[in-house]
Amino acid sequence: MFAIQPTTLYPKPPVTHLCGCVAPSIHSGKDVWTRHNNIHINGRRRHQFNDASGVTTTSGYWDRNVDMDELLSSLAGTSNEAELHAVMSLYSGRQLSQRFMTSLLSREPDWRRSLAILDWMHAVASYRPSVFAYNVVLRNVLRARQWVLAAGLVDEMRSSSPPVAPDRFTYSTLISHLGKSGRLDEALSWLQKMEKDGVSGDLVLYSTLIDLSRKLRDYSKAISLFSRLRRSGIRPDLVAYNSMIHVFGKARLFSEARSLIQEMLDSGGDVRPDAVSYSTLLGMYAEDGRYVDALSLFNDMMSSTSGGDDQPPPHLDLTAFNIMIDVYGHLGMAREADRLFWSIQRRTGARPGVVAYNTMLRVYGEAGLYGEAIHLFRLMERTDGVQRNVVTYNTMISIYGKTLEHEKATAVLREMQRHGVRPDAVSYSTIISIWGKAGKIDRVAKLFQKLRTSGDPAAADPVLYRTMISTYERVGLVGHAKRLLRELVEEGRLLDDDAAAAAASDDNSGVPKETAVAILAEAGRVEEATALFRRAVNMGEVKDVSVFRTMISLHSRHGRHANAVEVFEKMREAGYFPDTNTIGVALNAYGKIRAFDRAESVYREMQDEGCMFPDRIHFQMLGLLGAKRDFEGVEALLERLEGDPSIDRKELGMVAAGVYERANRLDDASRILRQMCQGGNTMTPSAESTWARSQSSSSSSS
DNA sequence: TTAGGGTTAG
Repeated sequence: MFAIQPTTLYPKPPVTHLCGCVAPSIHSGKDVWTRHNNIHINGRRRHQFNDASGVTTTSGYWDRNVDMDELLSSLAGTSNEAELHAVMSLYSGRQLSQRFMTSLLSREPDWRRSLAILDWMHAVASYRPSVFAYNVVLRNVLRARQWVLAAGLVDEMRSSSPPVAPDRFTYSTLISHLGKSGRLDEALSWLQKMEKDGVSGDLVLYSTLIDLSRKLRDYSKAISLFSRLRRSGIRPDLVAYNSMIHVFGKARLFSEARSLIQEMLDSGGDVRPDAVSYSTLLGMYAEDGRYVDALSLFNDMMSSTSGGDDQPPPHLDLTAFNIMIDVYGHLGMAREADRLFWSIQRRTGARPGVVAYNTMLRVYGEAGLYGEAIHLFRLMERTDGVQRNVVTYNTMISIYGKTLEHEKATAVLREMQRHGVRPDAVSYSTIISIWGKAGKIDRVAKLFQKLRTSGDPAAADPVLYRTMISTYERVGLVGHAKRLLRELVEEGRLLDDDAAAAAASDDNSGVPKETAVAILAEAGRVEEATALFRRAVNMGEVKDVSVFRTMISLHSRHGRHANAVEVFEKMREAGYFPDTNTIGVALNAYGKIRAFDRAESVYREMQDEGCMFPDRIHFQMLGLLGAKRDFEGVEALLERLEGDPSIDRKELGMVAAGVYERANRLDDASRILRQMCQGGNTMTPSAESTWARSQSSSSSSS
């Protein structure tokens, strides 16, 4: 369906159409292609050339040499497909080699132009584009978020005869881009196609999927994938390890995370923890408030100064120091932070960057060392040549907030604008909260109104709204706060009716429905959030998976299980892939409304789509089958799960026994427990089941 | 020549 048909997709205009504007220059032996020497082939004199990367090429395939940079800039000057093809057709008589074309492709970042070059290779020069050529175009198309076109490209590769077999780069590129934009289900369906094509999932692909699950905050799936990777006999490399350190940290499995570093150290040398390994773990400790653990890890890092010289060890780098300045700050050890900051260059060999300055600034501010903060703020740009950014200014605004100098805070806001740094939602919410505390409510209202009418994207920020609402509430203007929420709903409605007009006039003042839903949900306005959410879904305006997630957990928290199920099914219809936590909440909701069959089909379908569940989802399904009193189903699932080596048998036995106990079938329960004892299971709990326990103890569901 | 990992501000 998406076969590239240049003649129909991009009709070529007459060349005269372009006269004088995009004529390519033809050089002989200049720039990219430098003349090397003369040789004879079949009795005819040819030139040999070295291209920029030193590859030797024989001429004669071109009647004259074409300067690739010139050609690229001619292409860059075109504005539509027709012009592109016209430029390319000027070269059509020139028999540019396949390699020249491929090289041209790899340097063209624009998706339309790279697609046109691919077409041109196909149709005009009759070259069969290589997998590499396709991969480069695919990358560009994906960067432009042209999902349908991307899928079409890969389908074309697979279906052309003979097929241009997509390789692991093709699939990794496709899957990682799809996943990054939250299209995990599409990503996983391509994973299945890949397996069908006999392209084996390799290390990079697994680590792409792991990191993707992490970005979607689905840590249990990432852990599942990691154990699947290990089961298939692939040894993780440094990047995969580091990704998993991040995942374990996010899942609050710190001993697992730390043991990965130990595993690398014990592995015999081929994979050694690097600066990223350590600073990932440091960062995870810091994020969870485990500052003492961070400190002890940092001491380990400092003491393992791997021998000799005055060279700093490679795992002590600027990022680690940045994190530790932050950690010292949180521990109230501003002096130590200060010492660390000023020792960065000596101990890491790197000059402190803007992040180090920003962090130090905040630490000074929190310690009440305002003089030092102001001094550093001046010093960084004037003396040390480190450009202030929006975080720098926001930190400084907040420091003046702490000193209750709202005029100075306002002055910093103006200063940043003068210096061409655009205030963002953080800047505004900081200044609003400062003005609010100073009683300058009229100023607050005026600024907020201005933001909303000017169409500043910062106006659509949920935290900014929350700040506004709590500012109004704090000074007793509860009516104003309520009005804000009401306007949010109404604005959502306005966007419905005037969507076309707003798009045309490019005036998108107002809050996207997604944001409005999130704000309403956060404010606990269940009815309004639900109504607005329904409209947003019907208009296809919900683009962010997290809104579905928010709504599902909102309903679940309020015991509205039918609504939770409704949202969950809409999410599936819209093609989004729920994370495993959401699946858990949904299965629970299905159980509450006794829709066991629907739960079962969700469970089955998601696995068919290639979803890896963590143990607790399987256990939940066992529980549902038990509640349905489908004991044949329980036994069948039990048998299947027993065959899965990644599932902890002991825990499975306990869960199954519990299911029978609750159904008052004590004979079956004791049978299971007996079988378990006979099995003599000595298995230690896996990371997955540890995670499952930590989740079930903190979750309110079931 | 094409795919994967770490830090700061409300």
